Amino acid sequence: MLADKLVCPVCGSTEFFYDRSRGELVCRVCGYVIEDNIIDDGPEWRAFDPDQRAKRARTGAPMTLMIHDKGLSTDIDWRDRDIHGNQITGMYRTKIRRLRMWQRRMRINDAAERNLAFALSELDRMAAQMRLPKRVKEAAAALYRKAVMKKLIRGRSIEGMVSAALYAACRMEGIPRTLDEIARVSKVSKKEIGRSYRFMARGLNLNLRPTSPVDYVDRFGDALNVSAKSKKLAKDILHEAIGKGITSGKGPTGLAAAALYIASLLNGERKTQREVAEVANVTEVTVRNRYKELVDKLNIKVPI
DNA sequence: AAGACGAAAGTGGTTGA
DNA sequence: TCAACAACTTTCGTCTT
Repeated sequence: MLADKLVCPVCGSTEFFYDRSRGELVCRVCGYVIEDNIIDDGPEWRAFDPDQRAKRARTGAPMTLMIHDKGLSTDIDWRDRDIHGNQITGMYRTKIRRLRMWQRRMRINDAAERNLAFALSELDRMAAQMRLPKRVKEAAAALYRKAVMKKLIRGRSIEGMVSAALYAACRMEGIPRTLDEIARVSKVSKKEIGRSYRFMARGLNLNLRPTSPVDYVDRFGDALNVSAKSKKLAKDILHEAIGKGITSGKGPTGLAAAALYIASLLNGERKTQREVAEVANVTEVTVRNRYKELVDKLNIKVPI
């Protein structure tokens, strides 16, 4: 396994565990996050014997996606004639008509199933690429199914709605990703995802609280390699700031970044504004502005 | 040479008439 | 639908270490 070969750069331990809730590989001894963003490029199925492998592997010549049923269905002609062009009559004609009706029904059913299958495979792909834990993926799938049942998908792109479901699910599970992060693995734009998300949130009555900057501290902190102590400190700073109401309207990522920056200074683990800004995907200027505000309003004395 | 700081102008999204 | 608006970005010059 992958995990055996790794050595923790902080404490030298070779013991790691996979933190499913965050989708990260974490050192058992010191909590260092060893690798972020490993892309899961394996199959999503498992095979226990060659027979199953043969059945489950789906590689091979592509089926055309242009025909809605991938060109695999049989067509029943609408004319009541046989292959010689002779008129079909009587009981046989009724039978043919009945067959035709059933076939039409099945195709409609198939179409719905196929949309769902496509949506879920897309969801799988994105979740794997972002290394999101299973429970997030499942929450997203549940949201998508609900949206289908409420007929919210019709008239919008499946991609957009899947991305929206994933975005919502991340927030619901307390490990928010930004729209930018979702857009990076999605086939649709950030704007479209945002629109779909609002539409879905309204349609399904999801009332999600605005994302708290605190939820970003662990992830950004790990990316920055700051101690657990600093992450805790950053969270405390944020809680105090939230309590004083100086965070409203401000971007949560910028706030989390600034709090981490301050914490790194206070604990002598100095990070540059640039580094912090980078992991939070904001500019130095934003980090600086938030940092100024926090330091001023909370009377924090930072070391020179 | 690199980081921190701040001013000024530009951008995209929300809000309220 | 439009304009005002706040947050954030981009850019750039200056100061500090």
